[in-house]
Amino acid sequence: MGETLEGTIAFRVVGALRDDIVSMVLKPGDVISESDIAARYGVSRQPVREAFIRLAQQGLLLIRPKRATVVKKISPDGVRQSRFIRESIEVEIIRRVATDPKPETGQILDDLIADQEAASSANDSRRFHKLDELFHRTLARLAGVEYAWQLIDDHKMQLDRVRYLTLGVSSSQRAIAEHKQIAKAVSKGDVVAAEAAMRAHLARAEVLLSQTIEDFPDYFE
Amino acid sequence: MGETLEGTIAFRVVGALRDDIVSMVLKPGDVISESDIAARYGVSRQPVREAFIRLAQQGLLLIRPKRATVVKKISPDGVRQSRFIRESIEVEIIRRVATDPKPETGQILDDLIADQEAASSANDSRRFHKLDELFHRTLARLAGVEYAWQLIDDHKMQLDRVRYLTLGVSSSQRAIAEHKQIAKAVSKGDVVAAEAAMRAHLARAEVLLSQTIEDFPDYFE
DNA sequence: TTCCGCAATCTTGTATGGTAGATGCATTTT
DNA sequence: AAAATGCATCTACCATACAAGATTGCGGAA
Repeated sequence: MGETLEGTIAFRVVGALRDDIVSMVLKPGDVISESDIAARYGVSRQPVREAFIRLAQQGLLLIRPKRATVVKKISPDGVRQSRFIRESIEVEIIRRVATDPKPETGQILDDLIADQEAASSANDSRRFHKLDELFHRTLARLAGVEYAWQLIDDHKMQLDRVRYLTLGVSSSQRAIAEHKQIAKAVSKGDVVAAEAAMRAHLARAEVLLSQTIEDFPDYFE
Repeated sequence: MGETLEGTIAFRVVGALRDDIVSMVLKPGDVISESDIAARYGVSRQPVREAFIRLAQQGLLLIRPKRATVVKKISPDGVRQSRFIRESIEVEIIRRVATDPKPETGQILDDLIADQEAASSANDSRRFHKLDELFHRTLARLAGVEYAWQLIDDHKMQLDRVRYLTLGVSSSQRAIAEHKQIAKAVSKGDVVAAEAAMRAHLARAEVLLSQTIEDFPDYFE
């Protein structure tokens, strides 16, 4: 439901900063100031300030009143709750989709999985990641709650920062197998199996957090 | 996770505008401008502008680039999806709380329900509403996901605008009875019953939307 | 050496002026 | 009369200037 204005300088700054933060170019704890960013992008402080406000509301920046603005450190508890929110919504989505599967649902999901296998074979991890996200977003669309996915996407930024620190470890083969399980259960209309498969799929990445905290203690609070 | 700065003018304006919007003092479709609000509150346009940005991101305002800013009309589909999000999260919360109920859980909930009965007897609908909200927030706290409730709270603003249009129709007696059912199932650790009770509780207000759209067509898109 | 205080220098918050775009109405043209 | 056009007047966006709190580091005193 959040609206922004494309084409404005502030909008461009928001996108650039968010990319830098999620991709760890700007690291948790880094101190930035409106003046710095304004100079870096060759704009005035005003649009930068508005970008800061938006990013702070998304939990990526922490504006400290008369001191400075810092890239927010990753909160382990926040990550845990973001996962909770994601699991809550995705489980409900998969229930709805599996409860009343439309005829074309199975084919749509199978096509996406086929694309993922192609990307995996080509070792195109960027494309694979995009398709993985599309798989989940498609489920939301099939459930008629595409906005709910947008909500998950906002929270996924937190999770993506952690994932970026552990890149390479995710097994695309395993993810594909799990997607197949989910699609199969959905096609059969087996709600219980679909829910279980989705929970297992989402739970797989869980174990990495504590190890990541040990490896990068400065990035966590 | 969204942070704001207390004590600033912009923060005050955000609160004042949000209250006016949720309580329908500012009606969906109303056109407001930075200058108007700035003059009304005796401040400059700058903090008003920042308030507009925050409220737009929360889905209450629609900023139209070089035209004007309007109080966003209520989107029936948005209301539906907000309900979906709320139900997803609250159901997952009640599952967790019921799965492993702490000894003090039952007493905490019973106390809250007792307060609600007192407020109901005193016909203090404002206090009743606050306690109703506290009941749900407490469940989130007991599940260890208080931030998730904050998320629901943001979306509840959309639902509250609808509720404001239909005020008086909600039966506090019935809400209390449903809260009792939920608390009882949680205390017994009956996950299935707790989930069913929560879904029934949340579904109760559903029927009102279509009637409200007919009564106030100008407020919906 | 250690501690205290002050001032220079950061930061964000606020105010104001100027700019470009969109709208609506009056005027002109066909 | 109807359609097109130009202009007055709105709007949000951006740039700049000023204000006030917070930090830092230096210098002097104990």
